[in-house]
Amino acid sequence: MGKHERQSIEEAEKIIKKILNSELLVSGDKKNPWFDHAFQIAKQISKDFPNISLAKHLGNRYDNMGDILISSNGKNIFIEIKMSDTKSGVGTKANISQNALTKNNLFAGKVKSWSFFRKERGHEEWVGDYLDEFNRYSREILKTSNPVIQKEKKARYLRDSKRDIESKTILENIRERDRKEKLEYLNYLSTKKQDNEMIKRFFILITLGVHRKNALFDLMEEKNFLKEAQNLFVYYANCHKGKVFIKKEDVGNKVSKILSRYSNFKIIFPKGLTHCKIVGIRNNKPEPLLQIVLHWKNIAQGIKTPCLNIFDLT
DNA sequence: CATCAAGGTATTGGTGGGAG
DNA sequence: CTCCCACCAATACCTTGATG
Repeated sequence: MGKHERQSIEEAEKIIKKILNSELLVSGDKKNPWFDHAFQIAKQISKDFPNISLAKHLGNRYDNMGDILISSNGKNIFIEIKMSDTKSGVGTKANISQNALTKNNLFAGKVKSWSFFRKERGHEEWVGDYLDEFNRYSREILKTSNPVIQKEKKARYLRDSKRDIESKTILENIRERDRKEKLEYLNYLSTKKQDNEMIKRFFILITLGVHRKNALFDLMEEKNFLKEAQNLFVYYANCHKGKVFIKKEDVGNKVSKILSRYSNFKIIFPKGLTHCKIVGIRNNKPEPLLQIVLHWKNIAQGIKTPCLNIFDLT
């Protein structure tokens, strides 16, 4: 899985759980690349929350926020873990589904989704045409029957033939045209009427770590999801000059502060950039909160997995 | 060297459509 | 009509590169 293995991160979360429960560690645990981070986080957690009676690893579940649940002094505390071996990396706040902007009623009335917008513009077709400007694909690629898989193989081939200037140019052209398409879409969105209340809710939910399509959609309608935030903490472990240091964030606190700070919330569309921003209005001036980037994952831009990359600007 | 836009890998899980 | 499984969208983790 590349350099930063999700699996080892997940294992590291379990190591934290074990330490909090005073369970015995096995030799594999100590070999985990994130062991140091995990150990330091566990240490900090037990300092912050005395008398932990039980720690549970939550894994990826719909019904809860956070990676680890601890019971401390009779209270349930949810803990989210972020580990990075750079000095300041906090990872991406979230990758959410490509059409989340329009599927959650952030805009009033009928608004086209990003995927629909692309379909209207024949995205798949024009990408195919660009890819076929190259005519030396292997027989194996050309006889791939599934058109989507064939497209991906072609793109991967072009990406991996590093020295070939023609390959590079094709992918570059796709990226450029796709970028224009993104900008057109954002420009389209910018003309639509916004629902400020829904934007506010969306922002809070993302901040709370609710990212999954369905959970997000359901909670957007739910009245008092705010209480969910009260006991959520994020622990960041970063590395600087070989030393791990820990930062703790009180999410409930953060959300309450933000809510009292801003009179209104809206989405702005910076000119010429492939993202939009959720901003809070304070003294009639917008302050950036979240950046929502139209983005493609896997292989190259325009090719495989459209998504929204979200960054925390607070 | 900080910032931030843009880029990445791998796995999970919902689902459409063919097999039985 | 149900079941299964290939697909692929969705999701969870992050890093790199350009810029001033």
